[in-house]
Amino acid sequence: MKVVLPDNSELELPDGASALDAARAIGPKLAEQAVLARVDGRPQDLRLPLADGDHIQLLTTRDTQDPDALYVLRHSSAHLLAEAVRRLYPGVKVAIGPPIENGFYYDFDFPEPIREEDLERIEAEVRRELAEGRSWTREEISREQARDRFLAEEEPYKVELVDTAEGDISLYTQGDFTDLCRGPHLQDSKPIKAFKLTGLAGAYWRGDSSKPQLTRIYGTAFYSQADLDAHLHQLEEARRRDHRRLGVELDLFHLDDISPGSPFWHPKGQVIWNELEALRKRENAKRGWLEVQTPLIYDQRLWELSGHWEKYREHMFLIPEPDRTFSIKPMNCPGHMWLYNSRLHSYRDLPLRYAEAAPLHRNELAGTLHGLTRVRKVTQDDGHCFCTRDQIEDEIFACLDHAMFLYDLFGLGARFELSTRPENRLGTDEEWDFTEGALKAALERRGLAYEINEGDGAFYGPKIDLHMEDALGRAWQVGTIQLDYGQPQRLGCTYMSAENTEETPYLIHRALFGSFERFIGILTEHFAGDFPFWLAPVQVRVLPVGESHGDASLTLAGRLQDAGYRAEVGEPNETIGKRIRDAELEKIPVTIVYGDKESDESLAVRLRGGEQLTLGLVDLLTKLATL
RNA sequence: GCCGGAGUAGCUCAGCUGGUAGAGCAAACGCCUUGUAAGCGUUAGGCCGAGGGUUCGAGUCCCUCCUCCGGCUCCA
Repeated sequence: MKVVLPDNSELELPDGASALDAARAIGPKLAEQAVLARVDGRPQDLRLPLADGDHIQLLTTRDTQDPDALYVLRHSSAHLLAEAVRRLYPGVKVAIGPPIENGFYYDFDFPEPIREEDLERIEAEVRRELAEGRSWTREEISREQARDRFLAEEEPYKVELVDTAEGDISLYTQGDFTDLCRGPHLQDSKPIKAFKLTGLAGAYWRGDSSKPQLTRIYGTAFYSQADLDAHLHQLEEARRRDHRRLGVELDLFHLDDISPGSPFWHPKGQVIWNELEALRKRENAKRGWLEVQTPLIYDQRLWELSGHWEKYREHMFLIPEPDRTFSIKPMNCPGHMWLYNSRLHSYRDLPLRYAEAAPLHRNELAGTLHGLTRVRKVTQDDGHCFCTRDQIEDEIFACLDHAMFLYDLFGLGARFELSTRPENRLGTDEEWDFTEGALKAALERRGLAYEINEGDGAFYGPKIDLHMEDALGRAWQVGTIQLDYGQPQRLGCTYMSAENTEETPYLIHRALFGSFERFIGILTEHFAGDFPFWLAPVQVRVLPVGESHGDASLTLAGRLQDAGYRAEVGEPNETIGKRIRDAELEKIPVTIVYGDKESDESLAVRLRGGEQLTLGLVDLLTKLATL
């Protein structure tokens, strides 16, 4: 048989030859360094037989940054971890251990809980394995054999995996550890040049909170120590950008025991909030969204009608009164529909777009709160568009366009996910075909790539989620665009059609920042606190060299304020060096030192980062306008 | 909510096997009047997360709760 190499040359091999055989045919060095094959673009274990005509590529220990090469390295590292843990902790049950984005984990069921300190011991054991060297062998056996084998080893999780596995069962063995595993794996442990355990956490078996909780050990591995160092450095950088840290350092906000999950916004943080709010209003006005204001608390009856009472009550803050129970709103939609229903509507009114950035309260589980990115007081840049079936695609398109305008403004990259019909749903298949089709068409018309989350839509309609990643590489949902026919029906929203029939409008729920809280958190990390000039809480600080320069400095700051900038004068009670340093640490974009040498004709301007300019006042104003 | 870890001054942290609570930065005050990333001195600052227990004595040991951190689940 023949296989095709990356340079399109053909290699003649005996039938049933593996990628490793192919490597040997090319050269012994390659065979030694090979870690993984890519066959027709898909990663495949070196030991598996190739088929005639396969396009193969051999990844080696030199492909240190290739995601597939790292995956196989880390997958094998996870098996080494499991081997070490089984040796050190007799009676432990092993669950699963896959590679992940920046490393790997392995889930165990320990007879006794272990602690962070134990990681050192485990890591040492893995190092011992690495020093000894391990090689992996692969075997394929029947399901029954696999079942018997793991039953004999008293590995109930493996037995369960065998029972639910599809296709043939493959096993990988290294040292005295055999794992049920699809692979692929390394030939041996030599390529693992850096190994580190990074953390310990609880995780439910199969991600299901009703199943037993296992202990997950996280780790990472690289093809070189330098790569591990670079990775650790990146983690350090992420910590430096952490919005929870920067929020306190830059005096933007703080969180307090007295109201968990609800930030206190300090004056400087509120400046950023206000700028985003102004942006929100400006763009909404341009795009035909009408600002409204609806109540914060509603009678239980409304939530019963909307379905929240049934589906969402555990997340709602209730206010029991003697004669009736109120709830603080966790979402704006019911209020907006109630507003819509306050009068009769004609098809001529549609699309009708209501916008409101009201504070919402959601009683999130205590363990899920996280800085600004997961809070209990949520302020969405919310909008609800009532429209006809024919208007859906254009309206979704407009929302996507609006979202991209905002994200581009900040240089943020977004990822789009289309969630389609779930198992439990309202509406006919024809209906879902149509609405999913409309969302797809809008995404494609706007030229946006998207992934599809099959079955992840809400029970009342499909949705498009917009994700961004924070400095630690965690993906956060920011915006969401959801199509809804069920709630308008439940609340009895109607309009009169051109044919004089009563129809139910479709409702598009839409938030583009997502929430101000989370969005500001992400922006803080994205910019590492160096907010763009228009968002900077203090834009210009004038530093008088001595007390005699105070009046001139005040005059200058006043002129800048008149021109619309947030300018202030610093106290002259420290050395200039110290005050420059403070301004840098506060990340103020423009600092002006004002002393004997300065005048309206000649100002000593320092930009954030250290660049210095000498500008007259007129040129300074021109310059500020470009920042 | 679940698993693991942690809560000491505004911030970052020290405080061993129980014996009257400490540093740096920040702050206030004073001196210096400063020229592009830290001038000098003085002072003040703590119910050691909350409640209970063990003990002659608890920041330190035990229990419960709260909050925070890393995850799981959930989610904007």
